[in-house]
Amino acid sequence: MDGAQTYQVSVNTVSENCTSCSLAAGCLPKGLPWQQWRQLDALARHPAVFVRRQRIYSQNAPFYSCYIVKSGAVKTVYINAQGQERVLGLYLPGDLFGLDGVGDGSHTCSAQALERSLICRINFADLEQHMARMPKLQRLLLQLMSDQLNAAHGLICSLSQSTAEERVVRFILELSDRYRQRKLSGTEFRLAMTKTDAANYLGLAVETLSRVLGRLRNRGLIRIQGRQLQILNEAALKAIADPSHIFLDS
Amino acid sequence: MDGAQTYQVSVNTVSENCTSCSLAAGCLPKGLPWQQWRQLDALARHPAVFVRRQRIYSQNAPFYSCYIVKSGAVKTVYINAQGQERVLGLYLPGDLFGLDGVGDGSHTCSAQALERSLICRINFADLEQHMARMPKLQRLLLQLMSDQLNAAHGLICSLSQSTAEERVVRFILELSDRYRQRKLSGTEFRLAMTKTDAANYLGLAVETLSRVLGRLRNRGLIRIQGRQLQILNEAALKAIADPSHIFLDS
DNA sequence: CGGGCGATTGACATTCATCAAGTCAAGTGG
DNA sequence: CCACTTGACTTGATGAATGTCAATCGCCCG
Repeated sequence: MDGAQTYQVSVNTVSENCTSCSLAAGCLPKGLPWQQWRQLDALARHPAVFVRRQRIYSQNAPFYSCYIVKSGAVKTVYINAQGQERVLGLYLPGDLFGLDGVGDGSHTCSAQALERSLICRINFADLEQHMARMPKLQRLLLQLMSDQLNAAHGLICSLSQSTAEERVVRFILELSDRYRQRKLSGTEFRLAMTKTDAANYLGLAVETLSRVLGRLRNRGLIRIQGRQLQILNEAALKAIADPSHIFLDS
Repeated sequence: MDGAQTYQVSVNTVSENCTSCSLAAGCLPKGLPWQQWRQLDALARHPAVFVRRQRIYSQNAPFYSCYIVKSGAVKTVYINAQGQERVLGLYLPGDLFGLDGVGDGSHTCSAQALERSLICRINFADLEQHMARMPKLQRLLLQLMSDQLNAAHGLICSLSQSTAEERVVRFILELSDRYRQRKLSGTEFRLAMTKTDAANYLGLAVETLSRVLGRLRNRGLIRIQGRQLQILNEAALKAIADPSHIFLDS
């Protein structure tokens, strides 16, 4: 038990079925023929509310379902034998998570809400049955897992070949992209995680993250107060993220 | 072309179709009902020979197929904009690789044979069709991707929270396990990669790897000459790999 | 025999983690 | 409403782990 109560109340800003959900276009039904959305509705449970820090599932728990973020944000963390936490993923509205458990039938990491969030739960056995009948859904799932694998590989490359600054800048640009994909501002947004979590995700000490952000601010590349971030010079950031880039004209 | 000929004479144990392949039990058909193996035979192309350093597929190439190692060994590498190489995976007989391309339809990394290897190619479109008809195969593929994702996450944790020594030891133990799973000796085996590649995979400089291995040898935990490795004190290695482990009885 | 890659070893440099203090904001309880 | 606590963040000083550079060796392969 951790002190987060368990309100499970659905909210009328976000609809309870895929056919009328404003997120559907960027969510699981993405790319599916419209008629098949109705079938998905049978799958998805009413979205449930999770408060900040509340667990959605726990490491080592048996795997029955995967989840989709409707609103808010979620992190996945792995806790090793020494009790150290390692942040593995950040999920924003429309993102599916929880498939880490398919491998051996139990979750390999925990998922926690970073703020008040609405989460759809999808029973995996049901999902599998639908997959067999809907080739596009089958493909979608594989693509999704492949994307996550590629993201992990990107992080691996960053961790072993990049400086703290490069990692931080790439993180900022990645967030920017993801917000843009969601039709939100890509130049001004709020970090969903605490800086401690963000540093952990990047394999850095909080202090290092703090210093790097300070430096970026002093150079006039970003503005940052608290978790509110604004990108002032995107080109310069991109140049840092990809050091091989040379400005032929500018 | 590079001269690489390493006759791995094993051959007649490896056959051209799944039903008679000695690897089948630990390969893709794993867990499928025997009758369905024949259907897989329709999928898999005759295994092809690749020599050391030969590419199996290239980064950015369009994705049509995935592959299975029948004999030998394969590495996948990502080459960044600066031309630096990063080793992402090591694949041994029975392992499937190449699904990195499902995401956006093109491979995100290259695959290279580490020694003379036999590789089965499987057309992905065909595989997908069979998946729809064979629920177990569908599940298997998802599990496989999940496993790879979990492996990547393990590496991420190691890279950001572990010392060079811990990483190296875990790598050795992981190899040991994988060889054991293949019914080979888990205490004495040959590193499939050069030490340069292994160091790269572990996010270390070759020099560091060399020094760490030297230290492990001096402490009598392993014997190593060239790529031939022998584990002398597995318990001690495990204690290093998982520092929280305390010997209650021994 | 010669060339080159892979590996080892030593000396040195540097990034980043760690430790320590202190600020700030937001609760929380009396 | 004020003292107290707590968590998130910042800033500075220091040190350690590991990368980088350089020299050398052995060995495989042409």
